[in-house]
Amino acid sequence: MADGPTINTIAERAGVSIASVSRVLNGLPTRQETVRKVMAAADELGYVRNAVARSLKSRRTHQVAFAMADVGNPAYLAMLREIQPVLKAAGYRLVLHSTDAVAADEIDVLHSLGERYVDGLIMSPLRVTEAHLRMLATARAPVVIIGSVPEGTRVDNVRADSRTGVRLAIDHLYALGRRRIAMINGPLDTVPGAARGAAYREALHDLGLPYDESLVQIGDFYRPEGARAVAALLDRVPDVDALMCANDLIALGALDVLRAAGKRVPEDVAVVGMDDTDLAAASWPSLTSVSLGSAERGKAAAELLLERLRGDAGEPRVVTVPPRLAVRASTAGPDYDRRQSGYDGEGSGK
Amino acid sequence: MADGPTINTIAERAGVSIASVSRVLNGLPTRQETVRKVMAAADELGYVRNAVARSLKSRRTHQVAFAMADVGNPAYLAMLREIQPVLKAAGYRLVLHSTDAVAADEIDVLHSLGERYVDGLIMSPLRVTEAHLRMLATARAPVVIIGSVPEGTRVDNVRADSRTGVRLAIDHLYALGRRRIAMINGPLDTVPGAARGAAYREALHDLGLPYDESLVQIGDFYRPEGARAVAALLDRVPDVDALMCANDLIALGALDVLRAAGKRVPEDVAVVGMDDTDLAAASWPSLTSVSLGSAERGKAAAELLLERLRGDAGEPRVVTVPPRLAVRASTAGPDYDRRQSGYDGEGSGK
DNA sequence: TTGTAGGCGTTATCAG
DNA sequence: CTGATAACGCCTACAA
Repeated sequence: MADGPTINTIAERAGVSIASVSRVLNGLPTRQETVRKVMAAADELGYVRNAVARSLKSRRTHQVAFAMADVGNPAYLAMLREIQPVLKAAGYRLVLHSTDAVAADEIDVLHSLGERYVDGLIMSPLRVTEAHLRMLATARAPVVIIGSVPEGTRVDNVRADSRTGVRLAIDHLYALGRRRIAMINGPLDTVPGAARGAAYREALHDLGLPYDESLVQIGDFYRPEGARAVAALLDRVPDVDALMCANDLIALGALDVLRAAGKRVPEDVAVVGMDDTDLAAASWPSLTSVSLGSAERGKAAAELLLERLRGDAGEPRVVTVPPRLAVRASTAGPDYDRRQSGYDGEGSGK
Repeated sequence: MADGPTINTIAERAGVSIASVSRVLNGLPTRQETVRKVMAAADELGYVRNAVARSLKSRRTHQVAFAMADVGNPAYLAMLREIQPVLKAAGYRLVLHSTDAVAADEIDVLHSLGERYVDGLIMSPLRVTEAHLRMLATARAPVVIIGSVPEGTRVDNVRADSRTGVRLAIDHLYALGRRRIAMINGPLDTVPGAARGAAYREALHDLGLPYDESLVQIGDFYRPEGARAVAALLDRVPDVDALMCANDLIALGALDVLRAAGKRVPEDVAVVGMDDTDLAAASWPSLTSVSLGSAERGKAAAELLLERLRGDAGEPRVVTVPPRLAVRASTAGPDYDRRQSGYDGEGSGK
């Protein structure tokens, strides 16, 4: 763990100036002989360029951060899988931050932007506080937010359309004849919680269904909390016939509880999740879920950020990704599953 | 996104020298009046310390990296949840790298150590190549490896005891009367794959069971690959009565396939996973799994790293965390589950 | 083509 | 207590 060699060490060893070393290392035109000597010396010494020093001078780190609210949520992983290659191809290293939806940690990440440790940031905050907005307004490097921000916030922004998403799901449940459709939501002070809650109410209204307080249960966006919320709901409203869950983790928790309670899915209770994560397709029964385009949003965010990093000034941009309903067994029944399983010889139809 | 103020800007504004500014900012003894002026100026200007410059001088970044082979595997998340707070409490910011078990990416992370962007690294490589070992030998900052490394590698190392772990599982299956116990493993050129494969063979031998090639199926450490492997095995050996899966994701894939094939778990086939992740307890039927102490390993790794960061020289240390078998329904049956379940109980209409 | 020198923003050592 | 000033390791005019 000895102190590493610097360009000075190499210069001495090779008998040239540090400027020549730097040139060779950066591939600038240099005499062959010099190149050879420098390379040889660098090799022998096991030289690794000190990126900190280089960044101080160049004002670029070639690093970009992605701050995830919940590393355990596959929706973020789907984003990550799109973001990573885009940035990598452009020569950036991606560093991840796990904020666990803690506002203070998110602010800290935003703060670290000012510290110049990364050239840009993609972040997906669950809550957007005044502090967030202040930091964003004064950010000294490009930021892209995945998720909605208040009107007028001057920041690039890739959003899902949960309103349409929820509507797709509710309409689907309605078409299946469900009339006692409950909503299992996350905290209402989060961006998605608020949006999805409002969308639920609106969708019911447009279908002429009454909005019934007792059909709404607030928990949190994790599986155990989702399970608890559903258990509470079942206690209160035993004859509920459909659950609109604010994300897939909640929906998985719902399936756990329904199974334990002896309810059949979807015969007794239909279940819809949101985000259409890998887990939705893999669950049993497979889970109908509203895709909010996690992958597309990740990709769009990475591309927006890259444009800024390339020096694009210009007005903040808002990209909205359309939702899509992935129908599976938890609403359409096991037959549906069988039809999808790869053997379907019926072929045409759609 | 204007260029940020530096201590020079502040010094001018406050009418003092940059040295004084630095002192105030670092809380060194300074006259009250000076402190006031500096703080005021810094505040007004929205000063944020340039961490790159600071690091160049101080040779510390206060950042630590954790390179995860598979962000989607909850076993790594369990480590992360332990690592994060330990490091944070010691004043380090944790940055995550997702290497997807690609050796080149892992080498790149190791390389970035030399670039001085982080003060230390925790990493959990699936494969340990010559290149890894070379980089480790010349690493210029502390590294802790989670997972086994070849004897004699001079690096701090927190390992699981998969050998004992596999034995616990096989003994358990044997005690339940299973005799045709298959092994669904990941690639044999990975550290865990090799260890678990060998341990399986050994455990069978010690029980006096024959080692049957056709009972071993190699796939990969992910759910879909696990499912495929199990499907292939079922084709070949329809009367298998137990599956020892090399991790929980494989085991979940196994449950998927067994269900689709109409096999009852555990009546027809018992299933054991490894890592005892959240998913094991949450699956249906709940999954018996060998805990390899992911959380404990994460914590130990973080603590070892901290000691090194505090300047501990001394010999490389090896910590081994003992395994533990978590018995659940996938081997012990639904009765077991009912006894354990938190969701059921009286009351909801069953 | 090569070398000298200045500067990136901080910290830290010395005199005042 | 404070202010010059010299590093930290690298890049890059500018000169030679």
